[in-house]
Amino acid sequence: MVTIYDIAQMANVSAMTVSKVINNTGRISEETRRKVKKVMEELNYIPNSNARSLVLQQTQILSLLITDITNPFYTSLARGAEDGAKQYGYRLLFGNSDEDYAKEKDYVDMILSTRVDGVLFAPAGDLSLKNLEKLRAHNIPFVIMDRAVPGIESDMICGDSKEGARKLVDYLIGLGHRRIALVNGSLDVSTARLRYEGYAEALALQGIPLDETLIIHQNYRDYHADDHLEQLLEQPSPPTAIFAANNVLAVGVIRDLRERGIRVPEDISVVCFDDLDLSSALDPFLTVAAQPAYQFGAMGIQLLVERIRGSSVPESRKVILPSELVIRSSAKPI
Amino acid sequence: MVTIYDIAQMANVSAMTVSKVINNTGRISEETRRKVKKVMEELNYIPNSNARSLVLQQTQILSLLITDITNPFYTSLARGAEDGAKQYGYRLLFGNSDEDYAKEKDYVDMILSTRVDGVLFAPAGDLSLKNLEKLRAHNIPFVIMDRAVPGIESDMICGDSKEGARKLVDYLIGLGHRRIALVNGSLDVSTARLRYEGYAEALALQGIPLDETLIIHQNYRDYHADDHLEQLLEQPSPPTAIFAANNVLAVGVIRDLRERGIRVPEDISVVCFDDLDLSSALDPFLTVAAQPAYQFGAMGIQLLVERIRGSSVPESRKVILPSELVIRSSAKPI
DNA sequence: TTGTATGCGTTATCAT
DNA sequence: ATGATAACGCATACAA
Repeated sequence: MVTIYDIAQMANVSAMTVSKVINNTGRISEETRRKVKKVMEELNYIPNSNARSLVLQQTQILSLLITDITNPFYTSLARGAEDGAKQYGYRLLFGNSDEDYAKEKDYVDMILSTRVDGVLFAPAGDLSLKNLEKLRAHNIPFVIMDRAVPGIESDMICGDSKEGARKLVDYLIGLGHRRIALVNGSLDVSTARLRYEGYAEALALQGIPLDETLIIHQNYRDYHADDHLEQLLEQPSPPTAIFAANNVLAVGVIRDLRERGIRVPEDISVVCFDDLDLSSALDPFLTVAAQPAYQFGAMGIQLLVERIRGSSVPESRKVILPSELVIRSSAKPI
Repeated sequence: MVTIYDIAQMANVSAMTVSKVINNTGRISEETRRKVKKVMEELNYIPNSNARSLVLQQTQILSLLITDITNPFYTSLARGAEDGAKQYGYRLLFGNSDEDYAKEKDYVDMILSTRVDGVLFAPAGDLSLKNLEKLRAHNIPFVIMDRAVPGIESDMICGDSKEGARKLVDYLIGLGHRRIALVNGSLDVSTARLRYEGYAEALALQGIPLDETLIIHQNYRDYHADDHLEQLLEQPSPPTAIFAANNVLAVGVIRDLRERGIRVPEDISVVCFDDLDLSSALDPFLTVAAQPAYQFGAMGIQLLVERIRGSSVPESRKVILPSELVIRSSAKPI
């Protein structure tokens, strides 16, 4: 590896002079600057950012931690984050927790030892508290995305889960549905709780009683119908519509319904949170509350960088990104 | 930040002793080992990997560079890479070139300055040659994924584009189609050339003449029908089937067809390379040559790590991963 | 305008 | 079994 000393030697200057032309700092004569640059070219010199990080006490690395790389929502978010990081001149260290607290912890340790300048954190759920506290204890700035974590105050950028859920359920009610099932994520995830609340409120507003037998809680990323769906469908008065708390669950539900010969939306309506991108482009079928996933990532980076650079940034800022009801054809009047 | 010196002081030992217990190297008495570990716990010590990288001359970081984070093929590949990296104890630096050589170059520079131990490289196309040569010149190991780059010898893991294309077109011919269009990627991408060849061979084998007016070349990730599709459909003898060279193109084609009121597969059949994951789960519609995307990433990491660690690895190894014809309903007999 | 000394946090080498 | 010293590649403070 060629170092500044190598090029210093070849250019007949000191290493410091080289460092200065690299960083455009201090006063250097045009002549030596050119001379040094020429040698750098010839030797294919590339600065060692590890050494740089060590002395500068900053890495120019940001970490992105998401919970499901398979979910188009997070994929789009990652794209926004990636674009943002590039724009601000940061490198992106990538992690995927698979909605798993243990994996998340491993990544936090990795993040810490890497001394990243900040992290864009999509928590697996409420138990992410410990992991976030660890980051906080080590003074590394972060912005939380998508899901709030009780007990942690920080910059945050979330969707409006409650409102989105309400819109979705309102829409179903408007279609004449009264027996509306909820296939939800785990209740230790804030969005699942909020979507549940939105669901409940929408029902209450129309005087429709909440029926717990119509509610299933699952993990957001592993949909297994198992007996759950069975139990849902085989009750005396089965649902005429299903609200799936995210896209992955919706796909699982619809697949399982079809396997049982139940048609969507003819036999049962289905709506969900988050869009499907390519899938929706192929076949505009699923009616959804679409969130601006790309914005989550892009704005997340922006907040994070402002926090890192910014002495001016006051207390923690919360951004709520609205979701949009996109009506397609997976739900129909009863 | 707490360093080994801090904990050395608190534990009344030298920094070296601390280093040794951290790395389990050298001989340390059980007693001091316990004492040191205890202090590390108390002080929440986290090793600084930058300092470590500097002296060890290796970072334990791998870089993953893909061309389209929006494409499920690369998303799944990334997932495989991420799992693999974790398994082997590497961190993953993530990059997305957007099929853009300039962005790719930027990432290569970033990769170089990061001194990553190796890179998993999905080239944008033939002009990636320069970027790969740069990596090579700096002695950083890489394995090329998905697309070959003429002029570069290296470990590589590709799909069987020619064979997959042949299967797809054969299938269409078997359905009675004779006028089969090809919506292809750019010809400076090896897979596009190979898919073209497979297409041509399948036709030739059945004595069907190749008609250049049935062939469109596009960028793999930006499908714009524009006049292309127009021109395809408005000729005297329009195609009865379309072979799209990848999933993104297929989605674009189908969307545009539908906008014109042309039904798939009733009016025209469509097949393509690469599956759509979630979309296919929702609606098993598109007939495809599916590639084991996850394997690309997982095996890629494996080859890469073997190359990095392995003195035993001989010349460059090529892995060809087969694709599977998945027949669904986007193509039907003429 | 340019160079010298020092330190960033860690590990390897070699003593003790 | 443990410790002192140097080195990794770079940048800051200060001198010249």
